[in-house]
Amino acid sequence: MTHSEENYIKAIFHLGMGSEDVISTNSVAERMETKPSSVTDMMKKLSAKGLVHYKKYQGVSLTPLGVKTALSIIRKHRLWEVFLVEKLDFTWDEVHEIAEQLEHIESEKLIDKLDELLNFPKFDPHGDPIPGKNGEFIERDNQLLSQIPIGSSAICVGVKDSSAVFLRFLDKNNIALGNKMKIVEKEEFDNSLRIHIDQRELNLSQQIASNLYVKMIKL
Amino acid sequence: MTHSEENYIKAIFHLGMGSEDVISTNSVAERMETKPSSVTDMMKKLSAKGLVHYKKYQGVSLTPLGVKTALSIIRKHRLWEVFLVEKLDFTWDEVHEIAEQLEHIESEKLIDKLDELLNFPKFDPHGDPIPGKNGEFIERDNQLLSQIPIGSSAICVGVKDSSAVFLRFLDKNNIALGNKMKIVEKEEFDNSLRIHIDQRELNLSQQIASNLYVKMIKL
DNA sequence: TATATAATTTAGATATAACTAAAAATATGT
DNA sequence: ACATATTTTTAGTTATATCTAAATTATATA
Repeated sequence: MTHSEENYIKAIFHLGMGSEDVISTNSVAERMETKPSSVTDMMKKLSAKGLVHYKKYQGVSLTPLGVKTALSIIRKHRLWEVFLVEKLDFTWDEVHEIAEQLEHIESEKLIDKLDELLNFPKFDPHGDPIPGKNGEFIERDNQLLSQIPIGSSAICVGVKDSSAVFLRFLDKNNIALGNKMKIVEKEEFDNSLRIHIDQRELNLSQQIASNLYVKMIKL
Repeated sequence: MTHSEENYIKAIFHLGMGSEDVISTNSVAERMETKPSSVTDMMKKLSAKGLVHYKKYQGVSLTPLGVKTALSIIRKHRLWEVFLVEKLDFTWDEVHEIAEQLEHIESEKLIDKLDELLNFPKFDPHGDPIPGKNGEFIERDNQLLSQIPIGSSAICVGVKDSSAVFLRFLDKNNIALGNKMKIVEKEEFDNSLRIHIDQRELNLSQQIASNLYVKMIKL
């Protein structure tokens, strides 16, 4: 498989949120930053290889083989991200682009050894689950901070938006995965939240709160 | 730079043994396993980019910028090889092909951090020197075992041929970098050597002996 | 339901990196 | 020094991955 083919497979997987959902040509084009006509060409090729189901004007979906392929690429991407953070002291906002390159390295043994070196991590630095050799993975708690009732406590388990700007904002405010927080109050006017975290009071906009995955805890 | 361009630069560098020697189109084609006509095309491109000096029918040589580029790729290749052996327990005959892929990953920070993780190694698993950030490197002792006088002792510091077959042969015979050996006798008939290594007597053909770099030692 | 709008595909073009076959330049041998 | 052999280049072709512009199909609306 070429890098380009792998990137298309990954895009379709993410757009369908990991299922075999049907995805439109335009949405793939948008995500890949290419033109729809380029997508059409590629879909024909991927279809010929048995990685996607594709019928003209009807959109695409991954075949089981396509899903397996996507999971393998995502496994590589996320393991490399863990490596960069854990072994090379990169920050979580720096790893995506390098992992985008590293995910295309072909060697199953390399990935299995890396997995072992890192002690078989189940989540990447952004809290996203890392598929195992056979595609299995632990579902992350997918509740957003914005959906949690006032007064409850939660632990931060992931980010929905993993753009560098958002991640650096979190760093600046000392919000990291594993942090415990308590929702003190919700401002009716703009839906912002006042939370208690790390002995501090912090105000988070609705936009922030709806990009943080949390797991509710009892105190 | 594309992967292909990088591979050509590396090929020219190795054929010229690291200098700015003039290299023929055919020899590049042979090393790259492509046709001479493909080489001609690429030389025009590399020349336009200021990486090689190229005049029709006159062969190519690297410019100073070309040499710098080559050293940077070789630095990456060799650091990754050390990583694979030291951190992921690969054997020295397995690392070349994976490093061939990893050497094209673009991130200066990644390489510098890797260098640090590995404790700034000066030689790769085959005894080849690893250029530093600025292209500087320690010349390895380039005497071959076949050139050493009978009766002298030496330490194994590298391999000239780093093909998997040769490396596995050395493994089978417990010859590794760092091993001390003494040349007991040279057989006139076929120039094979009887050496004393690791409390054993071993017979090495002229071909083997002329692919092992050693450093002479006094006892 | 006819028509307009949006989405998608086709056709034809470009750039990269390879190839083959033929032409041109250089090198070699008698 | 000339003919031959070798090397190298040119010209034209192929495959990948992209693009633009035009044509086609689907959908949404009046």
